Amino acid sequence: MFSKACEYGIKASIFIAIKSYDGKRVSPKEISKEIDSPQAFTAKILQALVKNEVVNSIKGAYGGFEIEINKIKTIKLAQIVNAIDGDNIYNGCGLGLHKCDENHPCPVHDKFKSVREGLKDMLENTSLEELALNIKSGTSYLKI
Amino acid sequence: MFSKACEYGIKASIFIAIKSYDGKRVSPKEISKEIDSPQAFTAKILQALVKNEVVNSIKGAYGGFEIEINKIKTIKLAQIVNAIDGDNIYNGCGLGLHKCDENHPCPVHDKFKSVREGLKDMLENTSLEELALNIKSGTSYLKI
DNA sequence: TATAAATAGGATAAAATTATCCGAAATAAA
DNA sequence: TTTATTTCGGATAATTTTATCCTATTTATA
Repeated sequence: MFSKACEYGIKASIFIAIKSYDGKRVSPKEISKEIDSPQAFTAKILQALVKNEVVNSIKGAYGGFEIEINKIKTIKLAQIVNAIDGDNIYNGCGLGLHKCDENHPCPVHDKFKSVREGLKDMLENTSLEELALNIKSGTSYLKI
Repeated sequence: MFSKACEYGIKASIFIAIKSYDGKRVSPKEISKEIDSPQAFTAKILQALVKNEVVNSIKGAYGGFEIEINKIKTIKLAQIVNAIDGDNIYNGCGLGLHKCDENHPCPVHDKFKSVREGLKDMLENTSLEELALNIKSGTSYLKI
């Protein structure tokens, strides 16, 4: 569904959000340990998230990654996925046709429609806040 | 969403079904031309479909690929996807956790649930027959 | 100002996916 | 039985994704 990079990016964002609630910045090392991902690769993904303004980076001593607390509730899953995998997963054709729409549909276009829209809807309406709060309360988990 | 291989596999199956209705067998060459895919790679995918009993292959002169007509309506998209990409797309964890279920959910487990189930449902209830008939009637397209 | 700690980013490597090539095996028809 | 045609399957190559390494740059503090 998502690329590995995207999976890491989502989990990293959640962890950074949690730490940000506590006023703490985190390093790629701490993040990769917490979400069970390769450290250097995770660092690359964080760069993409910084570029797309999902997370904030502070360079130098006592630096790290963080997200402004009042921004956490405004960030949606869609923004994170888009930053890393693009929008192909919920906007592209299910069978890879370059041109696929109502007038020129691929064989699964109609069948896929509700699935794709459901996915898009879910991504656009799921905030980083709720995901982070569930982890914080022990309702969901970031690894294993 | 699906791998390239899987996209080719679905389109190839549809084309073989259409030709089978006319009592004709088709070659990888004809298939790849019709679905706009690399020929040798498509041939490999066809081997996987043969192994998983989605399509039938007849070796030697006047051979080719075909599907028994009365079998076309019984083949579901899920069987094709499963033969090539496995079931991870609708059974695996959205964030790649090895262990992810109601008792130990990943952060998006609940959010994903309906999307994943919708996808699974769609794949299991869409027959090769309806996809092929729509192509035949010009209601949908295999390329461009 | 010097130092230590941290992200940024380029270069490279490993692994997986996508793609090509070619000979072996099978088979229908001449 | 020979020949032409076709799938099968192994080897290899190209591309993309995943992953690692190392140096440069930034910055807070001593």
